[in-house]
Amino acid sequence: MNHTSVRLLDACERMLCEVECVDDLTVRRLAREAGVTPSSVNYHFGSQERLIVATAERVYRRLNQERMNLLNRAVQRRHPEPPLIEEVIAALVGPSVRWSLEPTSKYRVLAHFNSMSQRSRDPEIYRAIIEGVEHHRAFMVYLRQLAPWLDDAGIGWRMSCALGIRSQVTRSRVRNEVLTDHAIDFSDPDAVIARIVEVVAPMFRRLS
Amino acid sequence: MNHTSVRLLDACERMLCEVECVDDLTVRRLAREAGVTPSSVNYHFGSQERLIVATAERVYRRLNQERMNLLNRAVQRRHPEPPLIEEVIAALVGPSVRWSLEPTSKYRVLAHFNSMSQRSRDPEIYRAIIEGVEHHRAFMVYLRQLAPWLDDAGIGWRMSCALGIRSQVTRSRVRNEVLTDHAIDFSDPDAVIARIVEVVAPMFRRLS
DNA sequence: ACAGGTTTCGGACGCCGTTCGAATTCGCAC
DNA sequence: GTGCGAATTCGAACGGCGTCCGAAACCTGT
Repeated sequence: MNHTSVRLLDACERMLCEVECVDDLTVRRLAREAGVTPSSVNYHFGSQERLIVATAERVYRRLNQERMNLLNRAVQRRHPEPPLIEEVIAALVGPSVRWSLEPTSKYRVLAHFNSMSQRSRDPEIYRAIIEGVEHHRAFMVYLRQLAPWLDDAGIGWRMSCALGIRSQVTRSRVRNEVLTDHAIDFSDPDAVIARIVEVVAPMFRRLS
Repeated sequence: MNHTSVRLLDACERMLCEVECVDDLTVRRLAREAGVTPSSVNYHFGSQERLIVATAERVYRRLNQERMNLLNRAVQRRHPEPPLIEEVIAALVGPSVRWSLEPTSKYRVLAHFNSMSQRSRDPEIYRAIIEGVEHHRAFMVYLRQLAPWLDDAGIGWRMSCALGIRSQVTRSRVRNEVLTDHAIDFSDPDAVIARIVEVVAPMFRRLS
C-alpha cells in the first residue's frame, strides 16, 4: 500500500466525518487536504467513488470487529449455556447505535457511504459491502440455538427486521423524536438499545 | 399553477421513474423532456433540488391517501369494534411495499427523494416532508385503542419500528434475500406484508 | 394602442470528475 | 555510481453540471 494511497484514505475518512453533505467532498479539496494532486485519486483508486468505498470498507471492518467482540463476550459469559437473547441482539445493533451517537466516532463515514450507495450510477462498486453478510452468519448460529422453533428464513428475516429498526434509529432520529413526542431520549445509546431489544427479543420467542 | 410548472413537475416525475441514478436527472435533460429552457427550473422552483422535492410531495400525497383509505376500510369493517391490529399494520406499511414492487408505480420518485434527502447541502428543504407525521397520528388513535397498556411513547416507538422494517424491505431487497437464503420471496407483496405483520403485531400484545 | 409586470430565453460563470501526455521519482542490474 | 525501464506525480485540458442575469417576448388591464 502506497504512501499516497494511505494519505488519501486518511484524508477521505477525516473529511467524510467533517462534511455535512457528501457533495462537499470534492476531489480537489480532498487532494489539497492530503497534500497531493487531484489526479492521484484516479491513479490509485480509479475514481473518487471507489476511494470513498475503500474508506468505508476500512471503517466497516472496525465496526464489525466490535460487533463480533460483543457477541463473543456474550457467548463466553454464559458458556456452556446458550447466550442471553438480549445480549445477542445488543451485540448486533449496539455498535451502530453507539457509534452513530458518538460525535468523535467514524460513523459519519458509513452514513455517507450508505446514502451514496443508493444513488450511484454504478451499484456494482457497492455490492461486495452491501451484500456482505458473512459476519451476520455468526449471529445466526446462536439465534438458531435460542429459537429452534424458527426455520432459517425466519431467523434471517428477524435479523433483517432488527437491522431495519437499527437503521431507522441511526438515520431518522428527528423523525423518531417527533413520532414519540420526544418522550424517548434518542441521544442516549443505552436507552435506545434497550428499546430495540424490548421489541426485537419477543420476535424470537415461541408463539403461545 | 403555471403551464410550465406542471410540465416540469410531470417531466420530473416521469424521469425520476426512468432514471437509474438521480444524478442522471440533469436540469438540461429535464428541460428538454419538458420542452422548456433550463433556467425555467430556477425561475419556477428556485433550484433543481426544490423541483424534485415538489415532485416527491405530490407522489407522497397519493401514497398517504392510499394508506388512509386502507385504514378507514379496516376501521369500518369492524365498527363499532376496534379494527384488527393486523389490518392496521398492513394499512401502515402495505402501500409502500406494494408500490415498491410495482414496476409501473411512482415509487421510484420516493426512493430517489429519500436518498437525496440524506445527502443534501440544505436539509431544510426536506424537513417538512421528512418530519411530516400528521397522517401517522390517525394510526396512533387506533393503536392506542388496541394496546391501552402502552403509553404514547411506546406506541410511537413501535410505529417507528414498523416503518424501519418497511424501509429495510423497500430499500435493501437483495440484502434481505441473501440474509434469508432466498427462502422468502421478497417480490411477492402479500407475502412480505404478511411477514411484517407477523413480527410487528406481537409488539402491541400485552406482555404475559 | 400601450405600459408594466410576468415569463422565457440564451449565453456566461465557476465548479465538478476525469483524462492524458509530459515530467519526475524510484528500484535495481551492471 | 550509473543508466534505464517502470511506477508515480503533475498540470493542463475537456465536457458537463447547476445557477445567474440581462434582454427579449408575452401577456393583461386600461
